Amino acid sequence: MYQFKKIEKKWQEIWEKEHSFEAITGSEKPKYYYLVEFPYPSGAGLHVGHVRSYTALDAMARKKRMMGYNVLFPMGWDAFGAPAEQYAIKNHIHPKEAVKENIKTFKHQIQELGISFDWSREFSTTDPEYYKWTQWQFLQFFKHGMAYKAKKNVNWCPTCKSVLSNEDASGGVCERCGSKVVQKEKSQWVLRMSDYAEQLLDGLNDTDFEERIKTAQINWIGKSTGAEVDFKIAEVDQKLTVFTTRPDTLYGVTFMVVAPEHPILEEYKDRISNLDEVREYQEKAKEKTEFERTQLVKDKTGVRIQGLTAINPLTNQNVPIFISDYVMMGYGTGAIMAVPAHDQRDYDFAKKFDLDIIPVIEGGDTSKEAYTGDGKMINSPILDGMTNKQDSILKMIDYLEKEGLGRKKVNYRLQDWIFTRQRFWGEPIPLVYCEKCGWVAVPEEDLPVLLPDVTEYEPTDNGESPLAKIDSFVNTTCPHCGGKAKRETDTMPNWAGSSWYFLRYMDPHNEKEMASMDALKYWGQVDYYNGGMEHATRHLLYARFWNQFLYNIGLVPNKEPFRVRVAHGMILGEGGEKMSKSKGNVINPDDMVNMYGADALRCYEMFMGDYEKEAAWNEQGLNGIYRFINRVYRAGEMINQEEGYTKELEQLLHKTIKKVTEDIDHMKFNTAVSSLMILLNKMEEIGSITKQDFRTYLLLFNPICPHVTEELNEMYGLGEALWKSAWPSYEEDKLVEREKTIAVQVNGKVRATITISVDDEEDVIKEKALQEENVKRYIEGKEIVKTIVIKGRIVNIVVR
RNA sequence: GCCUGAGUGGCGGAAUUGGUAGACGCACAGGACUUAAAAUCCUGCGAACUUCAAAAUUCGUGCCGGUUCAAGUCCGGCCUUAGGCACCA
Repeated sequence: MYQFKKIEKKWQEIWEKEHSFEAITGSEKPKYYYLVEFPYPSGAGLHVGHVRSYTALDAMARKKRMMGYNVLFPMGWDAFGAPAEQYAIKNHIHPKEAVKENIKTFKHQIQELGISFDWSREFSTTDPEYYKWTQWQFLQFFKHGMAYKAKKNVNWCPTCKSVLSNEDASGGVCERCGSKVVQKEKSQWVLRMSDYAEQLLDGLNDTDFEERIKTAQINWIGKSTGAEVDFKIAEVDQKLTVFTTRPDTLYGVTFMVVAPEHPILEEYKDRISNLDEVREYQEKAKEKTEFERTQLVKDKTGVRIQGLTAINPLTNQNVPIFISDYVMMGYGTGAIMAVPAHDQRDYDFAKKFDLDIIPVIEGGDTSKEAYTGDGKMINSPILDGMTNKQDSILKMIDYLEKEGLGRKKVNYRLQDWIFTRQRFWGEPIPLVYCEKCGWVAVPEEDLPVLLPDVTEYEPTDNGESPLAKIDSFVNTTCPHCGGKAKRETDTMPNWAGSSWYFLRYMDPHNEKEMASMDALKYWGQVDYYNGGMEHATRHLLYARFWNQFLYNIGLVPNKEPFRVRVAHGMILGEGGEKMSKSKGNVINPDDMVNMYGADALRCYEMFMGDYEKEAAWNEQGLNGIYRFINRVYRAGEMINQEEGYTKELEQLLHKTIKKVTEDIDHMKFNTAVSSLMILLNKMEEIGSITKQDFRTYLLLFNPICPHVTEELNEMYGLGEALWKSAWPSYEEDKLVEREKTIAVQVNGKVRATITISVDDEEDVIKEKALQEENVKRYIEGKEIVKTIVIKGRIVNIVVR
């Protein structure tokens, strides 16, 4: 059994002392930027899931360095946010103290794993030197009209007592605590992310993200193409505009529906004869949570608005207007034209309220259900007889535009980013409110706006940030007129700091700028970015938006910040369930490092399965890897005095170099490890190896198992330290097997195997095949129709 | 409902992209070493069916069909499952 504790500590100290993994900005070497999502340093400490992704990227980074690249592989801390705050509230210490402690623990745990992070670039989002620039960038949004204060219905979590963004309130529940989110009207700072919908969608074409990640983003942005159509209102001089993806069905409109919050109701309340009924419905709708409104209500409800009637712009016929909560104010125009013959929801509503159903597309039986398929247009003068849906839509839009009745319109599900939180532990928003001048930016030289040292961090019930209670923080002077002013007391969401941290790594100690243009240009895009699937629609979208904005105002050189984005699979507990404290199946990486060593833990996590898929923990598997590493350790005893590669091993060595080289690049770590196992099996079978055999073996294994390989290299005096050495190369012509065993099939079934030489011609191979006893048995008395010989692969004899 | 993936032994998973399915590892079984255990080493290990044995045969990659000399891999249609979106007009 090898002394992994001693060995691992020794090499970690050497790497630290020699600054082995520090990236050099401006180096002549080609650059490569690997990034893993920086962790939230929670009190629970490192998770085995962290180990998986850190090791994976570490292996890639170590290999890339050995291949001569100037590799940037940084690490930092995403430390603003509620957990640290809650911990602080409970234990009556300042969150920054709690964060300091947690970072210490995390860093220690990561260092014990021997991950080759460039620690010289470390920072935390909570460092004033860092959040100064987060604030500064917020001010760029503000100054470019990209941040606005709006009173709007926001997602409010009654448990966390804070506003949530749409991304944080997905499915109508609070991302953090799982409480039902309620709608609350509040004044909030909002970033105009929806302006970037098209750019965010389009930019995906310039990236190399995994398909599932692209899909998640595309779905979240939710582009749909259609038209806006203006319906006149008969009683007043006002139009009701709707968004539809099916303008081709305009002749089938028999009623309209507006959302309960639609402004038209307030505007013309005097004309609505059944206002009480309408009001009552509006109140009921408000009480329902978003969740109930979208998930539970299958039965349609609604109220006809008496006193307002719309006019179909094509037929000039009157159509009634309803309010119903199946129409959302937040999407489109908050009003729809209803075509019950060809839309299921409209159909359900029409049936319930006994409204006309006019089919405009042939097919189906519209007395039974809405027909949503394609067919010939009917009852539609300008479209009658057309059969192609796309053509009908285009023709209708064309007509509407010509007649001034509507226009082509693209709609997005993506909404603006609600950017304020009523929390203590976040970046203060660097704005002050002056009665005379309105909202004014804090001058750049006064940044950062520091979080005050106080003793109370509790969120308040009235939805105000705890900072609002601190007079010394709130009261200030207006930078513009010098009069009395009050600071904004809301803070930023913790997605703010993570929206640009990858830029700061390029120039982390810059006191004058967020990062210098030289450094930004040198490092360019993040070449390879790894993170969890849970961030595919939040962090990843925010960071892309943020970077695209910075690009548009000339602060960064690349429009897309990340080239490749991959997501690791989750590590599940031994039973295949998600690890959780309550299930008691949490594996602590420290325990594993103590029992088996960091090298074994790393190697096991690389071997346990497909990197992108989830994998269940299995300690026996880890023990198996531990045995394997011990065998590698003992392999040194087989070293002989011969020079070069052992003849018998040469081909397999070249093959393994190729395999490991390619597999690490493609994140197929499991097969990389297995090919090293195969090579070791062969070495043991031969029982004797050269120094060069072993040196190559150690070089190949080093990215995954850095400590023990480095130790063995030194112990047997095989050469320069591995981390300073070049990655081994293979020769194509050494890969060719001179002798090979191939299968012989008769009518597609394997009947024998033959050993052939690379030089054998087709007829020689054929002859060999025909001589096999078992082959003879199957072709005897039959006619050979065809013989297929694929050189070096297979022989197939077709008989009849 | 729409959009992505994925289904292979007892288990985790391989398969040069159409060419011997099950590499490698775990588990299990038998053996060696040991007073014994651990550790280590050797052998076997998809199913069925023959056989004293060796060897062979048949079936087998979610299901049904197709293309091909040849299909885990390609095509068509389903089923299951994971993730994303969803009264989104």
